[in-house]
Order: sequence, then C-alpha cells, then structure tokens
Amino acid sequence: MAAQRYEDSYLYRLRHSAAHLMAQALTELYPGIKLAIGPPIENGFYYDVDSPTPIREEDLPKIEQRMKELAKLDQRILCISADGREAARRTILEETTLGQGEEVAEYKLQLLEAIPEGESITFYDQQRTDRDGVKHRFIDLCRGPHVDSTKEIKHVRLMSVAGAYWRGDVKNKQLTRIYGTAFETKEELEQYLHNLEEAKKRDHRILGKELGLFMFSPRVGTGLTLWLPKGAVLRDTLIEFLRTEQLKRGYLPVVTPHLASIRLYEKSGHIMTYRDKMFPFMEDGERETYVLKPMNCPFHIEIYQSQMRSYRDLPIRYAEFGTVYRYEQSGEVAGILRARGFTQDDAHLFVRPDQLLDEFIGVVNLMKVVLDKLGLQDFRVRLGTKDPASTKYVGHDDNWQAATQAIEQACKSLSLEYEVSPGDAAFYGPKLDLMIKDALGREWQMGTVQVDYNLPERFEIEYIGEDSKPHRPVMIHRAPFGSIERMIGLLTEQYAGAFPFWLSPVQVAVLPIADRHVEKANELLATLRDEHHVRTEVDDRRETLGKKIRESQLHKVPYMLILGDRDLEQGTVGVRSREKGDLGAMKLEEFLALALG
RNA sequence: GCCGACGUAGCUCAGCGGUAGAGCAGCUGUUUCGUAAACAGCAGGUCACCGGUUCAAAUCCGGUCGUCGGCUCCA
Repeated sequence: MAAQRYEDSYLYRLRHSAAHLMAQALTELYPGIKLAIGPPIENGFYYDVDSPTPIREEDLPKIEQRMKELAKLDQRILCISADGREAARRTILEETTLGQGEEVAEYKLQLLEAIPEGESITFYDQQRTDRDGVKHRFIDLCRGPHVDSTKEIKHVRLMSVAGAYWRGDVKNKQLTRIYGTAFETKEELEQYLHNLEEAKKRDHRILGKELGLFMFSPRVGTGLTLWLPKGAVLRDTLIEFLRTEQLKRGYLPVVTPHLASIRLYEKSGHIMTYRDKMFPFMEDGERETYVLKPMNCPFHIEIYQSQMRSYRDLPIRYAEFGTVYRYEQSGEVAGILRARGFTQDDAHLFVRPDQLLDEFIGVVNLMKVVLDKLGLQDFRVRLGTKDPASTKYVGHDDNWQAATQAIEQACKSLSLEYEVSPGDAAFYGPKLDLMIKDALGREWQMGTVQVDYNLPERFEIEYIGEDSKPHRPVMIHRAPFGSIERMIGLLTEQYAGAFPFWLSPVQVAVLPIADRHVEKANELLATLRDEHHVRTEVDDRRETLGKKIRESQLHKVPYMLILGDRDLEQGTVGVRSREKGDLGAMKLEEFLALALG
C-alpha cells in the first residue's frame, strides 16, 4: 500500500487551518493588516502579511495566545463557493478585510485575478460569537481543504518571522512572513521541537568548531574559510580519493591561477551574466583589469585551444580542484555550505557529439562511485531543463533538445530516478544535480553534470574531424562533490562528526596510562604512521585515562589504543572502539586487521 | 542586499540601570592512575565597535561590523 501523500493528509489540512487561524488572530490584533498568502509547508505553515506596525519575534507569544482563544471557540470551518468573480470580489472587500477598504484587500484581489477563468472560486469561513458577545469572523479566499473546526487546532507554535517578497519577486514589496508549526498531539509537537534542538547539535558550524575542522575570522572576511589542521586532513583525504578515481578514468590534471584578466571573462560572457556575483575588480594602473575567478571553465578552454585538436584526441578531460570566489550576498553565506571562496572538484570534458552520451554516462557512474564511497544514500536527482517562458538561456533549441535527451538516456541506461525541474537549467545548457538535505532539512545542490554548447561557440573551439574539416566539440562541466567545502559540511552533519575510518582526521588515538608508557606509545605511533599509514595521535598529557578516553570520544576518534603495564608485559594494546566501547586487549596485528579490514 | 533575532573570559553561558560572574579550557603544584571529567591554587574581560540618554550603561536608544533564521540567489 502506498503511503499517503503529505498533501492529502489530515496534518496538512490541520496546518492549513492553523495558518488561517493565525491570520484571523492577526486581523484582530493588527487592524489594517493586509493578508497575502498562507499555505502549509513541509514542517508547518506560514502566512505572509503586510502589517502597518512591524511584527517582531517578541510579539509571537501574544499572537499564539490569541490563536488558542480563537481555536477554543469551536468555529466551524465551512467551504463557500463564490457565485462568480464579482461576488468573490465583494466577499473579499466586505468579509475578508472586514470592510477596511480596497487598499487592505490589495493582495487578495491580485490573487483573485490570478485564478484562471472558469475555475471555481471558493472561500473558507469560520465564525463564532464568544461569551462576551463579541463576534469573531474570518473568511479567506482559499482552495482548501481544511479541518472541520478550529477546536481541532490545539498544538501550535509560532516559530519565527522573516521577510519574503510578494510572489517571490525581489522587485515587489517585502512582506512579513510568520512561520509556525502545528501537530495533532502535544507529544508530536514536543518531539519536533526536541528534534530541532538535536539537529542543531549536528550543525556543521558547531561540529566544525568542536572537532577543530575550520574557522572564520572577521579580520579575514565573511565566507572565507580558514582550514584548521584536522579539517585540512579531511579535505586532502577527499581530494586524494577523487583524484585517484579520476586518474583511473583518463582525466588529465591541470592547475590554473586564481586571477585572470577581465578579458577572459568578457570572452566567456560571464561579465555579462555573472558580474554581480564577482568580487570587485582589480585595476592595474591603466593597463589591465584583473578579476578573481568565479569559475574555472574559461581557463580549461584556453588550455584546450593552445593547440590543434584531432577527433582522435577527444574526449579530453581536464580536471582541477579549483578554488573560485563568488561575492554571495551577505545574508546568503552559511558556514562552509555557502562560502564566498570555495574549491570545486571541477572538470571539463571536451567531447565529439557522438561521444556525448557515453561520456555523460561515465560521469554519472563516477558520481555513483563517489556517493557510495561517502555513504550518502539520502539524495534526490534533479534534471534542470530550460524554462520555455524565460529568455535567460543561450544556444539553439536543437542543441538543447539533444543535450536534454542525452541526459535522459544516460539516466535511463543507469536506471537512475530523477525529477524534471523546468527552469533549473544553467543558462548554457541542461544539467543533472544531486540534491542533499542538511541537518535542518534544507536542501543543497551538491554534485552536478552540465552539458554546454554555448562556451564552445563563444570561444570558437574546434577539432579536426576525419573529414579534415573543423568541427565544434561539446563541453561537459561536472563536479561530483559540487564543492569540497559544501561536501565536508554535509558529511559532517550526516555523520554527526563521526566520520568513517578512512575519512577521520585522526584515526587512532594512543593513550598511555602513565608517564612510563609514553615511550612505547610514541613507538606505536611511528609504526602506525610510517608502516601502515594510519593517522595517529598520542595523548601524552598527565591526565587520567578516563579523561583521555572522554576527550577522544568527544573528538569522534574511531579507535583508541590504551597502553599500560599489562600491555607492556604481554605485548598487547587495549582497544576501544568509538561505537562499541572496550574491545579488550589484543596484539597490534589483530587490531590492524580489525581497523584496516 | 532585504525582514527578524543575537554579539559578556579561548569555549559554553548567567547577569539586563549602581560599576563583571560560573563551568570547561589555560598556568602552577600535588596525584602516575586500566575504559566518558583526579584535587588545590592562580591568572584571565576597555561586556563586538562608535556615538547618545543618565548622577551612574554590559544593561536603555541610534549607527557600524559580525553571526544566526528566513526571502531572493546558488556549488
């Protein structure tokens, strides 16, 4: 039996009704408030309003209180069909806005206009006169459905306020969005709030600090990461893994500078399309303007173009762990998940049109290997296609079609499930993205594969075909991680800092019990490090064993090797696993077999 | 960038008009210890920064910077 869709569930209706209830409370508390929209969302609901007086977070308990009072009145929620557009308009002016005038009905009237001709128009009506004889009434233009009575809404919590643009367009007025959540039972609400607290502990920014992975400094700048020793090891480990996989697949390493003349990006077209995302330009007297690179592609094209290419040379796959700089808006920066400087595990494949499908399949295969190795299972694949209504795209329609078909075919042959998302293509071509959620449930774009007919055109790159005539190659842009930073952020949250053995910055902590065991501990470290390439640390502080264990445990070190008199006598080590605790004394060889497999 | 919240010792936080406090970390000494925090003492802060109100500001108000939750945007 298929699970019920959230959209069809009672909880969804409950939250929708909670949004209406909040709107009712707001109209009573803030006369003149203009209502916009208030839908249920994944973890709750919101309502967008335009309030004459600012609504702040400290006002939320007061609003929540009013909601509870209104809920208890047992207002029946009824669906009313409007008898035509004009009648609907009158209902909005007279009922929804309580006759406060057309001005207050502004957004609702716009919503009414947006309802297609011929579609039924419905309102939801809730009203009741309380014990003091005060009449409460709220009627909202709404498709529904709702629960039957406001008294069903018992366990609500208003969470936060935020700004949100009317109809999601920056050019429009910014409204106040109030977020809330509602559950059927008190226990579920409490559980949800508790889970939120727990999720915060998995936040990569907190763990990054606790585990000594990375830091930021206001003196360095917003969104510019300082990698600490342990984080740098993690980075290097990830890079080394992918570098090896890429070498197996015929990728060629290249290295390009962080800066380039602005002329490179004029040629690529990025100055036109990407300028507001670039750091301020650098003027070199009157001779040259330099820019910090926001992407690696044009550099790789320059390398491709440095010599004549034959059809026999293709495909050419240039790979680079390239650090790019993008001037993200201050409010968008989010630890290492969204930084202003980040390193892409980038590569550009120059392929003949007849090679496109195979090469695309090769890339998706590599991505599967990467996901598998990293233990990431909870992801969504998104095929970003052209939005037919938009004009931001470049290139011929037949190229777009060919590219989109190649991606779809590749997915089919790999039996990869994906969702088509119109409008999520790059401006130069369709793309396949890997979407993964963070601890707080926000979805991030990770790995990506993109087909590009545009840059080859702009740079007029060619190869000589079998027919001795020049032909235009197709480019594939791809990054299996997306960026090292984002991937480490996500992995940190997925594993709650307890990385698998191969990724752990410190794999083994050697814990001598007393001073007289330190010498042996250092010998053990040398053996593990030099002969077995295990990242090892010795905790030689004069602290109790209990304390050393506690700290290694908090630092999520996979294995602790304890050395005391007994071990020195018997030639063993006391093994403790991060997950399983004390495993007892064993020979070093036994431990190595256990840890290294 | 916009809306809202928050910035107190290295870290986590208390104090919220009468002039700065705890735990952990650090330092010194004692303890040499077998599976998640030994004990004692010491030291550590122009309460993010700038300005205002007040007899008096960490506390109230304004601005700047930074961080966080959203919006828009994105790897």
